[in-house]
Parts: sequence; structure tokens; C-alpha cells
Amino acid sequence: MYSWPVRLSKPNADVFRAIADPTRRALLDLLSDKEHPALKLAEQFELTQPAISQHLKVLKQAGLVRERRVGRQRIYEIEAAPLMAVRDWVSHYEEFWETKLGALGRHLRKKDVKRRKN
Amino acid sequence: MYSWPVRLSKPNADVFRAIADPTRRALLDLLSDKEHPALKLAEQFELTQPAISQHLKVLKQAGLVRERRVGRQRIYEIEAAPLMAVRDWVSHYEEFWETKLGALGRHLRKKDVKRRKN
DNA sequence: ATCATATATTAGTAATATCTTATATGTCAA
DNA sequence: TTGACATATAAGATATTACTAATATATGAT
Repeated sequence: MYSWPVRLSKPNADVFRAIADPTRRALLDLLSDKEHPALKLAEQFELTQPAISQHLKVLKQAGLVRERRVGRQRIYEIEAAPLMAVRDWVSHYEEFWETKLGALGRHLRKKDVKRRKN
Repeated sequence: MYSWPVRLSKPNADVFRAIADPTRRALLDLLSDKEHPALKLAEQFELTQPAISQHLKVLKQAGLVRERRVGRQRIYEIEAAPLMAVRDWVSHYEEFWETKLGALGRHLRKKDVKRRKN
């Protein structure tokens, strides 16, 4: 039974929202290769440094990056663990595309085949 | 080299944005069990029928649901294929949590170990 | 101390998202 | 045909997001 006050959740704590933005996904892609100081990341984009700084903040609040200070630099590292939640959620849907059986196969695999009226 | 005019992309055609909203994920969860007419879906939430109708529209534009008309009902079915893009993207990060080796292991597995200055 | 560098934060703006209420549309049933 | 039902669409309010320009903060170099 799904029901909750949707707008009350802290938006940025949410991994799904964090990865909804293509710039932030690109940042993670860059960081998955190796750690980077903030400016090196910003240089990869046609956005200003503050824009990237703000995106990094969202990623940090979602637990997707770690930050450490080295001199005046802030080195960002990926922290991929929260993506497990995404993987887990998506993995429930794998049966829908991985089987050659399609809808019939899924139906047959269900235990509960009794009729319910809509 | 990541750079694009972020705000120019049609927002709702994007699967990542579609699943960023918890209500829409819940709709997909409901539909992964079986198809449902729109009103049955709306009843599961503390939201109005138009709100759910709008969420279903976003899902449809992202290619995540199919709709068919049966009498005055609109039956919604899941169309999970676009989620493959999400799975594929996330799967690149599995090495970060699946290995017990952690960062060292990742490092050792890389071919390119040469030094680059940041 | 002063200046440059690397970065974050603030303030303001425009676009987008997410609701609600009211209304329109299409279908079935009497 | 008329009315009820199932749903979508429109209009409007408000919140959130994603940016920019300006400024603040901290560190390192001279």
C-alpha cells in the first residue's frame, strides 16, 4: 500500500534524484575512472565552477562522493554504495526483458494465478 | 568530454528523470505485479486522480508504460525495456561494491597505471 | 602582510515539477 | 438522450531545480 507525503522527504538525500541529472551522472562517470579535484571536474563541462560545486554537493548529500582536502584542493572520490539501491530496484524488472518467454512466461511463473476483478 | 546544453533535452523523455519520483517508482512497482486500470492505481495513493494521471503520462513518455483502452477504462501495463539503460549505467559501478578488494583491487585491475598530474 | 589559487556559498532568476480544483471527453447503461 | 463513470486535460499555485554573477573563505607562495 503506497502512500506517503511525497514532498516531505529531503530531496537531495535521495539517490534516484541525484542521478536524475545528466551532469551529475557524468560527474560520477568521470570519478569512476579516478578521483579528481573539483576544478578538473568543472573543466570538463560547459558550466561554471559554482554550478559544478553545487552538483558535487548534491552528490555528497546523496552519499555518492567523498571529499578530502589536500592543500587548497578538494579531491572528490566516488562512493558507489548508494547505487546499490538503484541496482536492487531495477533488478526487479530484469525478468521483463531477460526472458524470451515474455508476458506468458512471467504469468506462468507466478504462483498466484487466481482471478481478481479490476 | 562531457558537455551539452543540459536544459535543452526534453525532460520527460528521460528514464532517469521518470524514475526519480517515488510515486512513479511505486506505480511501476504496482504494475510489475500486473496491469491495472488508472483508477485502481490512483486508489493506492493519497493523491488525486489527476495527479496520478499526470504521473502516468510521464511514465508513458519515458516509454515505461503502455496504455490500452478497454471500455471507459485505460489499462496500464509496464514496459520495462527502457530500464535497461538504467541497469547498464549502474552496472558500471558494481565493481565498486562487489569486490572485497576495494580501491586497491580496482587499481590493480586497471591496465593504465601510469601517473598523471592533477 | 599581500596576492593568487581553489573552492564554496549567497542571492537572484528562469525553467521545470508537482500538486489541486475545475472542466472536458469518451463510453456504458437505463 | 440522459446520467454516471473512468479518465484526461487545463489552469493556476507553489516548490524545487539548475543555472549565473558576485562574493566569501581557506590555503599556499612571495
